[in-house]
Amino acid sequence: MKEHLEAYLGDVLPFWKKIEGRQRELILHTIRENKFEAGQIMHAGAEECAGMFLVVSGQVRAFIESKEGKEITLYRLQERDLCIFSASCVLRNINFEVFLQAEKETTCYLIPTKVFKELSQESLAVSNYANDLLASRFSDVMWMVEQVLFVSFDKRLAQFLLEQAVFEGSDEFQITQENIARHLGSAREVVSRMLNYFAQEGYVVVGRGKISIVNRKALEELVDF
Amino acid sequence: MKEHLEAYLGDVLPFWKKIEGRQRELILHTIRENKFEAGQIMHAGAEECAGMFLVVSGQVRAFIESKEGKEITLYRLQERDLCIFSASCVLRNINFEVFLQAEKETTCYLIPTKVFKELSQESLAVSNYANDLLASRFSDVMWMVEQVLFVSFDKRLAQFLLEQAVFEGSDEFQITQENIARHLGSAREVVSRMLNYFAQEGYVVVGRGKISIVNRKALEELVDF
DNA sequence: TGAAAAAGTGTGACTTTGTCACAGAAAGAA
DNA sequence: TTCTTTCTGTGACAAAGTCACACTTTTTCA
Repeated sequence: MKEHLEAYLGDVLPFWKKIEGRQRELILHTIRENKFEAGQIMHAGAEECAGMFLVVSGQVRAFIESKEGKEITLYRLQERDLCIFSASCVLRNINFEVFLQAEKETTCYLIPTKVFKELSQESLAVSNYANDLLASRFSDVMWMVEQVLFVSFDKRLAQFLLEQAVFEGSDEFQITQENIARHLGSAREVVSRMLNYFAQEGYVVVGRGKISIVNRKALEELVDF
Repeated sequence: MKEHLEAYLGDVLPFWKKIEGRQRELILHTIRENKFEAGQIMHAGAEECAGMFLVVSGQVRAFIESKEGKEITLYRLQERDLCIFSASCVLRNINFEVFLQAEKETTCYLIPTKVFKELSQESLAVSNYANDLLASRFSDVMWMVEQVLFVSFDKRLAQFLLEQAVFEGSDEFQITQENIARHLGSAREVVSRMLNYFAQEGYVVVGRGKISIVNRKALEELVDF
């Protein structure tokens, strides 16, 4: 069991071979498995950070929220992804609130904040990797910013539907219009109207809580143009 | 002269005392002074990175640009600030284009990309500091994102005018409505209309290429509410 | 110096997107 | 079944961005 875990971490954490034996032991002894149901909030911005989540299986979205409850998805995490923001107390200078929500049933390993903090202050390899992670999420967020600021809503919705089909592994999937709006930082009514337009044009078929893409090519062209 | 530079760097770079003598020498020998006029583009996203700018005096804005030429300011840098993105080639995983523009006449020191890259891979202190810098800019950008997504335009404009007054050191300052729009990611016409509304309410007096805040309190209340 | 060009601003009409209020349909619970 | 909750549709309106064009002030330079 422990050998199995060690092999997995060695595979997933690029710094594994570059840290000392006692540091590896520290991780192995303090890491904990966590399971979350679909929809469950894993980390809410304000609360003290749980630590560093490593997604073993499932899917997670990171999002921000306004006072009025409006949301927008920053990026999504999958197998083998690490979430640096659940450990944001490790980083000085971070003063914004990120929320994490399991989108499907999700299993994570959790490295305690304290352990990760120590490691990144002791090990150059870990610090460099934290840098890479941070830069990678920064890139994700900048992509989202560019979408929101510079791309019209029809393109963004088409893009989202295509992406969702990839995540779900099928061109027909379950999702409510309310949830689509939450991802895109828009309003349900706006999603409703645009989906009905897409349906009218024969791009999709909409049902209660589900969507089927029936003209993938048209959606792709809409995105590209 | 060199002693002067060394003292300055020791004061400004938190990792200075934690790196080796030969590393300090490397920086001292490769660092170059650069001057930019107001309005000059210091770094354009696409081009190869110049290196790491350290702002000695003046003011710099970091912004992104759409294909159509629409801009929005991500954050602004002042004396003693370091710009990690002009050295973005140091970071893997960064694939978005940041532009840097001198807002006033600006003097910088430039640490070559190669030197900074080497240091951050050799020195834990430098790597940790790069982390802090990245997290700090990430925070700045998230603040901007929250403003754009969750705050109405009148509040954002009021906020910008108050901030600008601080930067300029006076409640009367020179700026075109076109430039305000560029900062806020909006359109000149929208700025024009809102400024005229502010003027009508007695918050500001607008002239060609200049603005005077005459009711600071009203603007502050608008922002806070 | 005077005419042309460039830079900055104002405005109305229109489009897109978000908000609000409400209605109705589908699914689930008792 | 009946009641409740969840999900979606729609019209009226508000906020912000786009487009076209006009007008003024400043700068350029012949």
